[in-house]
Amino acid sequence: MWWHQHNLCFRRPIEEDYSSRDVEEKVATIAETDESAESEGVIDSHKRREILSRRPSYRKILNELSSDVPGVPKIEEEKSEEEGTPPNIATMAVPTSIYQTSTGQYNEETELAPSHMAAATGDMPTYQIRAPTAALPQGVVMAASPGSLHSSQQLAEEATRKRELRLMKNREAAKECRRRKKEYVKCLESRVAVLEVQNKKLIEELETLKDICSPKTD
DNA sequence: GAAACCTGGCGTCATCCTAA
DNA sequence: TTAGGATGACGCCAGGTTTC
Repeated sequence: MWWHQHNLCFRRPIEEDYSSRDVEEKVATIAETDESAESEGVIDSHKRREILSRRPSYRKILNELSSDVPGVPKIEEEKSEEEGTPPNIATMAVPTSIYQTSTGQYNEETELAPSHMAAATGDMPTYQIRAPTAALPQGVVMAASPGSLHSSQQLAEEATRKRELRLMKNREAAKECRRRKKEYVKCLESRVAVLEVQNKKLIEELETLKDICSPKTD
């Protein structure tokens, strides 16, 4: 991982905590003080989004930190140089035609169709990715070919297919993003521990030097 | 034991950012 | 300029913990 490779997180102090719950508490506090919001009793989700300004990504922050330190490479795209990449990262390593997620089972890539089976948690749809040509509805294939007639239904199917594909990719991306973020937080925590030890040692050293430089006269 | 609260994970949406 | 990946934010759920 990039932060492990470069030991990036041991360079500069932590500047920000990325707890979304903290943000939610702050927003809630703001909302409580907002008279109009009080009168409504509920904050509109759009209003919440306006209140919440998007924070810079943790990856960007690390880049900025590293740019101040000569010899520290910037964070690039995550390379899978490291061995032992978790096999459950579906977007990176799908060894066979089937892989499992928490909400559904995915078959081999390329074609997606919502099955809307009731997932374990409730009404989350599950998706099956079908093989390229085998089970593909003919209408979808025709819609993809140039010059063919596009009925409104075919267009709708195509739009739906694209949406499902995008959702599936985003789902996997979100998982990967969370995994990276957890590692990032762990990294910061270990950095705190190291700096605390260093600080303690320096304080002890300072006390020792003070004793040496100013010996007691009585 | 039930209710309240906390925590962690997930899917989705909106937005940012970058490569093409 | 645009498509697509990355990620912050939101809402929901399940499981664990605390309080009564």
